[in-house]
Amino acid sequence: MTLDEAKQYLIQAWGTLGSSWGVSRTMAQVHALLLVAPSAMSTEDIMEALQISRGNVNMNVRDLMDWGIVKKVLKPGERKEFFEADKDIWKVAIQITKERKKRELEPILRVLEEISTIEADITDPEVKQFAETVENLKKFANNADSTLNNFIRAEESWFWAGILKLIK
Amino acid sequence: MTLDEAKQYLIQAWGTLGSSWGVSRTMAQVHALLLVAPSAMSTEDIMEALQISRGNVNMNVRDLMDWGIVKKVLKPGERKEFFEADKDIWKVAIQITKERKKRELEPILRVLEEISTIEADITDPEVKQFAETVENLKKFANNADSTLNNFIRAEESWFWAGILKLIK
DNA sequence: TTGAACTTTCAAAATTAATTGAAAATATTT
DNA sequence: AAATATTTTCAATTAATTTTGAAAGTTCAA
Repeated sequence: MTLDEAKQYLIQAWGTLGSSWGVSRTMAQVHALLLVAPSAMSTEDIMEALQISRGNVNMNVRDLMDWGIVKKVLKPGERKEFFEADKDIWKVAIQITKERKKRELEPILRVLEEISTIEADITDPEVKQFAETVENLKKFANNADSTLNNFIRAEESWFWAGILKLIK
Repeated sequence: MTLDEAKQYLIQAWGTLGSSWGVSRTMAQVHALLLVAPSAMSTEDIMEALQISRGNVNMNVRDLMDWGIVKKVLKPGERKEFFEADKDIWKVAIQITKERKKRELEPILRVLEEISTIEADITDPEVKQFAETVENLKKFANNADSTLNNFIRAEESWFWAGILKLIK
C-alpha cells in the first residue's frame, strides 16, 4: 500500500464511520483529509482532493470550525485562506464530546425534567409506571452527563498540566 | 400536562435524539413508545399510535429486535404478535454499546490496523507524519474500545450479581 | 474607485433514505 | 385442504438531505 492509497483508504473509512454518527459523510471526509494532510489546505486543494464543489467545501469546513476541530490559518503573503485540523485526537474527542453533550444530552435532560412536572394521580398504576420509567431515564441521563463531564475535566486538566510543565 | 401529552412529548424528543445518533427518527419513536407502554403492543397498536404503515412498523420493530432492545411476546390465546421494550435502561445502554462497538469501532480498528502495514520510506517526513497520525488514531480507538469493554463488563457483572443474589 | 482574488450564499438539481401499500408468504384454525 | 389471520417483502412513491454552481458579497492592492 502506498502513502496515497493509505490516505485515501482512511478518508473513506472515516467518512463511513461519520455517517453512522450523525455527521455527514463529506464532513467526516474533509476532516480526515485535513487530519492526514502534511500542511494546511486551501478550499481549492480540498475541492480537488475530494472532487466536490466549492460551496460544499465551504459549508463543511465552516461546520468543522463550528465544532472547533478545524482552524483557519493565513499564510503570510497569501490571499487565500487555508485550513488545518487539530492533530491532537484527544482534543478532537473533547470538542466533539462537549458539542454533542450540549446539542443532544442537555435538550433531552430538559425534556425529562419538564415531564417530571406531570400532575396526575399517583395511585393510577399506569401513571406510576410511566413516572418510574421517566425517573430511570433521568437517572441514566444524569449519570451519562457526569461521566462525560468527568471525561472532559480529566482530559482538560491533563492538557493544562502539560502546559504548566512547559512554562514552569 | 396529562399522561398522554407527556408520553407524546417524550416519544417526540426521543425521536429527535435518535436522528442525531444514526438511528432513524421512526425507529427511536417506536422504541420510546414501547418504553412507555403499560403493556406489550401489537403491530396495529403501533401503527395507530404513531400513524405509520404496517410495513414501516414491521421493519423498525425487526431492527429493534436485532439491536436486542425489543422482544416479541406471545399472549396466550392471541394469534397476533406483541412487542415490548426492555424497561431496564441500563440493559438497553449495554446492548446499544455492544452493537455500536461491533458495527462502528471494530471496523475502523481493522482499517487502522491494515493501514499500519504500509511499507514506505520512514525517512520521508510526510510518511512519518502520516504514520504518527495513524498511530495516534489507533491509540485513541483502542482506548475507546477498552473503555467500552469496561463499561459493558461492569454493567454485566452488576447485573449477574443481582441475579446471583436472587437465586442464592 | 476599480477590478482581481477569493469567499459566501442559496435556489435548484441530484442523491440518498424512509415510507407506503398491496401482493406474496407464512402460520393457524376449521 | 381450504379459509382465515397475520407477517413479510419490495417496487414505487415520497420525503429528507446533500451537493452543485452561478451569482452576490467581500477584501484588498493598486
